[in-house]
Order: sequence, then structure tokens, then C-alpha cells
Amino acid sequence: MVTIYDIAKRANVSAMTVSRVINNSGRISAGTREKVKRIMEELNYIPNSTARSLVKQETKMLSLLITDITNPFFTTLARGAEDAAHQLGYKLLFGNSDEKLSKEKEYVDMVLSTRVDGLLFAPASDASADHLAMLNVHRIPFVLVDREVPGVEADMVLGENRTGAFQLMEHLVSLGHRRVALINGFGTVSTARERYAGYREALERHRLPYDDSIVLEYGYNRFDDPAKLERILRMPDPPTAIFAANNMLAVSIIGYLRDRGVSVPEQISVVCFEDVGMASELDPFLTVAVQPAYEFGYRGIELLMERIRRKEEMERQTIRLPSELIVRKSAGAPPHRL
Amino acid sequence: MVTIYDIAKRANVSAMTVSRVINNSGRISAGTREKVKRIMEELNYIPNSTARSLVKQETKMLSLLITDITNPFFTTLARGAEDAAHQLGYKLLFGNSDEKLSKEKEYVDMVLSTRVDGLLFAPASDASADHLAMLNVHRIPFVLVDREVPGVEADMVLGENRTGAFQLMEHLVSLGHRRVALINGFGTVSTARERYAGYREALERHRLPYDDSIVLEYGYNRFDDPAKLERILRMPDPPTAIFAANNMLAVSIIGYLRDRGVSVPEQISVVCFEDVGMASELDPFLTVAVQPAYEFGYRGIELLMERIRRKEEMERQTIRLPSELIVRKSAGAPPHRL
DNA sequence: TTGTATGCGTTATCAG
DNA sequence: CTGATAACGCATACAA
Repeated sequence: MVTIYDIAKRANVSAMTVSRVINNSGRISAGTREKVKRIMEELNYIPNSTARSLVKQETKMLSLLITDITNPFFTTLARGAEDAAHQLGYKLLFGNSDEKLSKEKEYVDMVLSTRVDGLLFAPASDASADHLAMLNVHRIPFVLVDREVPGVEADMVLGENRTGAFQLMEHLVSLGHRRVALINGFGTVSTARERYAGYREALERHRLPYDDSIVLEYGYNRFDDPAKLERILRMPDPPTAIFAANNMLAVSIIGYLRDRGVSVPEQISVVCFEDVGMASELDPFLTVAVQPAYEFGYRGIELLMERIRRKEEMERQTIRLPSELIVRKSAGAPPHRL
Repeated sequence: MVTIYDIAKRANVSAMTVSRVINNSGRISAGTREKVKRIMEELNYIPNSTARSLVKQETKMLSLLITDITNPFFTTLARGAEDAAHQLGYKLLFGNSDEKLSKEKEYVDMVLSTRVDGLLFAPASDASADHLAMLNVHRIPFVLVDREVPGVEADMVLGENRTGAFQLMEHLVSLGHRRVALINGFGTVSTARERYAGYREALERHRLPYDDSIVLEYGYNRFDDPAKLERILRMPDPPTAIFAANNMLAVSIIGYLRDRGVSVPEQISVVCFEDVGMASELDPFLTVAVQPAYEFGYRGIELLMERIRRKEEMERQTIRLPSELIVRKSAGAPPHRL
């Protein structure tokens, strides 16, 4: 490997002079600067950032931990994060927890040992608090994105889940629905709680009854339990609409409905949180509350960098990003009862 | 920061002994091992992999460079790569070239300085050869994924683009199409050349004429040039089908057709390479040649690791992964002419 | 403007 | 089984 010493020897200067040329620090005569630069080119020298990190105690690496690398919401978020990091001269280490605490822990251990300068973190659940505590112990700055964790103080970039859910429900109610099932994420995830709150708020606003039996806590993965759905559809008074708490749930539920011969929206309406990537373009079908996923990532990294630079002397910040109701075709008037 | 010396002091042993406990190397008495372990726990010690990398000359990091982090093909590939890397105890550094050589170069410089142990690389075009040459100069092992580069010898994981394109065309021909437009990626990208070859091969097989005026080299980004499409649609003898060389092109083209009131597949058929993520589940519409994207990533990392372990003493390998024709609804019989 | 000595946290090597 | 020393490649502090 070519080191600064190799350059130094060839240029008849000291290693320090080479270092200064690389970092544009200190004063150097134009002559030696040129000579050193030329020799670096000749030898294809590239600074070893491992060594640099060791002495400077910074890696110029940030890390992004998300819960599902195949979900368009998170990939778009990742894109925003990557763009921001790249522009700021940082590399991005990705991790994928699959909504699992065990994978999340492994990943946190990894980044701790990698000594990344900071972490943009979408926690799998409230139980992620332990992992965040580890980050605090080791003084790794982090920003929470998409989800918050009770009892953890941190900078955050969050969506307006409650309002978004409320709007989705308002839309359904305005179409005439009075009985709406909610297929939600786990109650241990803040976004699921907030969407639930928006759901209930809408019911109350319109003096609609809350019925526990059409509210399911399923989790944010694809829905894979036809029996539960069947039970709801076979009720004497079945819901006329389904509010799926995220895109994966909506897509898989619509799949089941289709397989069963139930047409959307004619027989039942479906709405959800988060958009569905290319699907919304190919066939603008799903009525959704879209979150600005790219902004989540971009502003998350910006906030993280601000925290890194200003250390403790900055107030904690929470950025709330609104969602937008996009009315398409998956929700219509409820069917007439015979 | 807690270091190996802090542990050593507390345990009344040397730093080396601590190091041996951490790495399970050398023989150590059960007693001191336990003591050291306990103290590491107490102090929340986590090894500094930066320092370790410096002396061991390996970072336990691999890098994945893709051309579009928002395309479901690449995100699924990324997922496969992340899974493989994680299982092998490696971290994954992601990069996104946006199909641009300039971003690709920046990224290559970054990983060179980061001293990753290897790189899984989806080159932006044939001109990426320069960047690959840099990797060779610095002896960074790499595996090409999805695309090959003429003149560059390397391990590769590639798709069967020619066969896949041929099958897609066969399907169209079997439906009765005799005039099919091709909207392709740039000729400087190997997959575009191969898909083009499959297209021509199918024409020849069925003794259909090749018409230059309905073959467009557009690039793999979303199609954004209505005029070009208009020109083709307005021909006296317009094509009855469009073969879009990737998912982005297909989706955006279908969008334009819809806006213009042209219905697919009634008035014109559309097929493409690569699936469209959630869209294919929400509404199984597009007839496509699906590539095993996850395998691309997973096997790419496996191959890369093999190369890293066995160095030069291994023959170069090329893995060819077949695509699968999935017939859905976007292609039907050509319309009857009046 | 340039150079010397030192240390970042870890492991390889050799000695005991 | 354990320890002392040097080295990985670079940058900081100080000296010249």
C-alpha cells in the first residue's frame, strides 16, 4: 500500500508536509505543493481513512437503520438520507432490522464497534429503548426517524400519523361509511398508536361507535392470516371499509379480497397509510395518506449532522412532517344493503 | 472511550491478554478469561474496529454500488446482498450512482479510501471501465452484478437478458403482433445490448422485418419524452406492441399512454423486463420477464467473499441467472385494423 | 515553511 | 499461559 511516507521519500520532504498538502492545512510553498501533488498522482496515492479515523476520532460515516429495506417508504427515505450524507461528504452504512429486535441489536453492536459518527434510527418498537440506551452510553449521537420511543429523549423526524389517519377516516365517513375496520401495526410501535388515535378521534367526532372486534393489531408486515379477515367479513354487520395502517398490509389484504372474489371498492373500500411506489403510477388505485419519505431521510441526516456538530449545546428538536391525502379509487360509497 | 488498556489495568493483566480473550486466540486460563470478560461487561467495552482494521489490514466491510436505489429490482438485490453480508459478519456500505459516471467515480474514490474488503458493483455503463481499473490498481476485489463491461475481466453475476427478451418477444408474436417497438436503455450498457440482441433474434426467427424507426435508445430512467412516443404512435403503420427494456420505462410509458387515452392492452400491448414491486401484487397487470433480484445480491456477495478468501488462485466465475416470463394482462392480441 | 516526536487502539511477534 | 515491544497510516503539538 502506498503511504504518505512513500510520497514523502520520493518528494524529499517529511511525511508531515505530505499530510499538509492532503489536508490543505498550514502554509506550504507552491513548489513543494505541486511536487507532492504530482507524486501522489503518479503513485495513485489514496489516503487511508482507517488510519485517519483512528487519530481524528471520527469516521465520516453515518449509519441508517431501517426496518424494511424492501418497503418503498423506507427505500425512498434511504434515498433521501443517502443524498444528504453524500452531499455532506459522509458515507452511509445501511442496516435492516426486519422489524426484529434481535437483528436490531446485532446491528447496533456493529455500528458501535465501527464508531460511526452518528446514526439515523427507525426503531423496531418501544423495546428498542435498550439499544438506544447503549448508544447513549457510548455517546453516539442519533436521530429517531419515523417512530419515537417513550422515555427516550432524542431529536426526531416524525410523521403526522394522527392527523393523517384522521383525514383518511374523514374521507371514508364523507363517502358514507359508518363501520370501518382497522388493521394496525403493533401497539408497541408509536406510529401504530398514533394512527389508532386518529382512527378513534374520527369515530368520536362523528359519533360513530367504536367496536373492538373490527380492530386488529397485526404488525407492519404483509398480512398473512386469512382466517382473521374471514371472521370480519362474515360478521352479521361487517365493516364497509378497511383502514390498513401501512402499504404492505393494504396490498396483501387487497390480494386476499381479490382471491375471495370481493371487489374493491364496490363491495368494500380500502385505504392506507404510505404510498406503494410504482404501483401508484402504474394504476392510481389506492387511496392513501402519503408521507414525504424522501424528506424523512434527508432532514433526518441534516438534523443528525447539526447534532454532531453542536453536541449537547443544542436544544432537542422534533420535526413533524405532514402527510397528504391522495384520493384515488380504492374507496367509494358503501354498498347498498338489501 | 474505554480501551483494552482500561480493561487490562482493572484486571491486572496485560493488554495482550485482554486482546486474546476478545479474539478467543491463544491459551488463557479459565480464571483470567472470566475475570476479563466480567470487567468488559462492567465497563461496557466495545472493541474499536477502526484500530483493528488498521493493524489487520481488513475492515470487515463490503460495499454495494447500485445505479438506482429506488428501483425495486435494485432494492431487492440490495436486500439479498445485505442478508448475505450480515450472515457472513460483514457490514455493507451502500452507494447510489444514479446511472451517472460522475457520482460513480466519487463513490469509487470513497470506498477506495475506506479500504473496504471488496465491492459488489453494478456499473453505470461501459465507461465504468476506468473506475474498475482503479479498483484493480488498488487491489480491491470486486464482482460485477447485473451488467458486464467489455474488456474487464471479473467475476460476475448476470441475468439472461438475451433469452428473457427473446421470450418476451415470442410471447408477443404468439399473440399476433408483427410490429413491436423497443424502448431500450443506452447501448453503452450491456443489458441493453443483450435485450436488443434478443429482440432482433426473435424478429429473425419469425422472419419479421427490423425497423430502425421504432427502436429507441432512451436509457433506464423513467421515460420523459412524449414527443418521441407521439412520433411512433402517429406512424402510418404504428407498432401494435411496445417492449420496454426495464420497469421504469414501462411504468412511465403506460402513464403517457393512459394520459393520451390509449388503452393497454386493447389498443397497444406493453411488456417489459423486471418486475414492478408492490404494483405486481396490487394489480397483476404488467406482463414481464422477472429476474431473481434477491439472488443477484445474495450470490454476488457470496462470490465476492470467495474471491476475497481465495485471492488470485481462483478461476474467474460468471453466474448466469435466468429470468422468468410472467404473463399477465398488459399484452393481448393486436387490435383489428379497419 | 518544514520537520520531529508522539499517540490513536489494536494485534503480531517473540520472549519468558 | 502471559507479557513487552513494535507496527498499522496518519495527524497533532511543538520545535526549528
